[in-house]
Amino acid sequence: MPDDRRLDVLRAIIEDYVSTNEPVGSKSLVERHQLGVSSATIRNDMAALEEEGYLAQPHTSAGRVPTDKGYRLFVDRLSTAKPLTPAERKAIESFLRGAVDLDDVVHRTVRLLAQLTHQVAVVQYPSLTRSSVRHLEFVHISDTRLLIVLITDTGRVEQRQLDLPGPLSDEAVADLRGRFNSRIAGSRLADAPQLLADLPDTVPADQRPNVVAVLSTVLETLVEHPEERVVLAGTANLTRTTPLDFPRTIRPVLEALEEQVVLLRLFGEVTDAQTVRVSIGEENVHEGLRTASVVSSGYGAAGTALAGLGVLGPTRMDYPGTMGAVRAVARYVGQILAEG
Amino acid sequence: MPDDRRLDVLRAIIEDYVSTNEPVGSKSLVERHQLGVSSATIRNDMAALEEEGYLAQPHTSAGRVPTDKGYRLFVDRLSTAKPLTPAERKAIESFLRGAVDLDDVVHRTVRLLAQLTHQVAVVQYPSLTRSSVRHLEFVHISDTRLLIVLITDTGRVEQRQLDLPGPLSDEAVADLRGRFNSRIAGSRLADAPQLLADLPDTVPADQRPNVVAVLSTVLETLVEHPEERVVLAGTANLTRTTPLDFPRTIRPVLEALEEQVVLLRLFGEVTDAQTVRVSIGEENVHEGLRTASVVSSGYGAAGTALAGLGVLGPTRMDYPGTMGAVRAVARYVGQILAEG
DNA sequence: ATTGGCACTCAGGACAGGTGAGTGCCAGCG
DNA sequence: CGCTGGCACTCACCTGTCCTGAGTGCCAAT
Repeated sequence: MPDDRRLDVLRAIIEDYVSTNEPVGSKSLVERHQLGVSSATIRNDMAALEEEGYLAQPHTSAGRVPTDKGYRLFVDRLSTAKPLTPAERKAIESFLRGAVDLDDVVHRTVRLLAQLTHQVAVVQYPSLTRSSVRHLEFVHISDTRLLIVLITDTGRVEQRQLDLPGPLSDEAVADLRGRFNSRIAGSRLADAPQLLADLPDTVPADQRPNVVAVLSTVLETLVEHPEERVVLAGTANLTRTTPLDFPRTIRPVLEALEEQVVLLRLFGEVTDAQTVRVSIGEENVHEGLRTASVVSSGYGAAGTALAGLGVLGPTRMDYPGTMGAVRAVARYVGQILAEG
Repeated sequence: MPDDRRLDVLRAIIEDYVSTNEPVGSKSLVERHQLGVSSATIRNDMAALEEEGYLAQPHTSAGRVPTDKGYRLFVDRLSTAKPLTPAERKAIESFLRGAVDLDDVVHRTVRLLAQLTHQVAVVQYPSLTRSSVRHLEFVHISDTRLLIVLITDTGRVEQRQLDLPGPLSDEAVADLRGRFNSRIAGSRLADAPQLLADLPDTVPADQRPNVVAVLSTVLETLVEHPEERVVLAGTANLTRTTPLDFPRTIRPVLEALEEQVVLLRLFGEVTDAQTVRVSIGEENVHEGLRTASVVSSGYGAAGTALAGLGVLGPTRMDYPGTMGAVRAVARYVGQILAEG
């Protein structure tokens, strides 16, 4: 039984629909592809595919349109990420290599992704919890006010101000700086609590309240409630979509994109930096994104992911191309960060 | 001659148009406002106002719509910024006071503005050039690699990595930290070049290449080419506009909003933190914003502006309300920054 | 200067008919 | 048994026509 042909038909329909943005009918399909059978046969196949839920008809006398389930099958079994051309790779690399600091890397990456894919791009800053401490700095602002600056190995900088219970001399600050850094510099932020647990015991009793205060601020704001950050680019690409892509308006999508929490959840379970994940239409948890697809990947210096990046667009999307671009960008960013 | 009435008519038309989003005709105008004259009289006035360029007709048999010139007159002479209610003020203040650091202040501010005005909000980070140095920190990364961290009085943190011409000992780094900070801590970043000019002369000759390298990096990246940053919120509000507001699509507006340069130029000549400026339609330099209006203000700790903030929306906008909100938010942010 | 009256304009909604791309089904063929 | 050509059917969409109503400009009268 030519079950294979049915899959060919599905693939052909998706390809046509993605490029023309119009429901595709049996006749135009046989014209544009060498399927070797007549349109009537295709019609039977299409009816079967619709029966199984891979296709749908906007209205009776129109062509077919892929369903979320159809796209899912396509992504899983009928296509693979399309590698970029050497020229594109070269352009990506040299563009990213021009960055001067982490902010710059992240912003360049997000713009690059938006431009390559013509979709909305999202990049998460390297997660604090998964980063290591490069240096912890304490700066005196006044007798009882201290500025804490944390610098991670990825170049991320976080700072907090803190009111001390008592005055602290410059020497004590320097001493503290040494104690903290010798214990946690080079370690992962997540391990900080254990490494620092007994630190208050090692200082003179009169300094203990200050040290406890500093320690708890550090742990609380940087380890327990680390601020995750994301940046966006290419929102304007959403306006190139048609009413067919987003039923009524792009409103709910734009609204979803404004909520950090929603964006972060896109990368929620990112753990490795190798695989590209695709979430299609109804598969998205967030209600406003039920008509959109997300192609995402982790990225990081080594194989483990530091954070996520990806793009978002209508379900009618060039999946192979998008996946290829996301994969490539994730790799290069990881590389750049590893060197930086 | 009742020239006054003509202005009343203009004001009434703008108010009606802003709230209904429909061209307003002479009849509905006399129904909704106590103008004390008949619709025929109003028609004459409207014809005159159109003659002078304050009104326009979408098509012959339709009501009138304000032109950019009409809005300009309205903003300059027919209205004033509408103060917020005490309840609103209270809400603003307590919301902003909850911020933990500068990033948080800026992000809360932009979200607040978007929510208050129902428009797209833009907030610029306190400009580096107008800030003072709180502390300059040098961190050893390797023998010949140094991390420079600048912390300003507004809480902004900038960092750069630098390859040194020769090795530098820990003591030398500490020495350098002292020399730099004793000269420029507390001074404005813009004054740094003069204050640091003779610094290389004060160190031993063998250290001079390193010091020169550090100095030039500091000056070049932080003073000569300071990275200005802006954040956005409320883009989704643009989708609440009608085709009447943005002729074809909101595309050019979204595109303009993605370019940092364009956004920064919105605040280009911001110098004082008192006045609220309004730029209407064609008055905007950027082409994509010719159908939009911008309401902006400087904000800063003292009377002088550190940076700009504002909102952007269709020319059909509640100017008094928006101006009131922008003014109030600018004041509160300034206040918070002055304390922090 | 203001007003009531009047003729005029024209976008937008309602309705009708025609067109064509698309479908499902079926009988016949290899 | 799968494929195909043929055929009747459906229905979105386009086009043209007509109608309505909100709105206008102009003018003579107050």
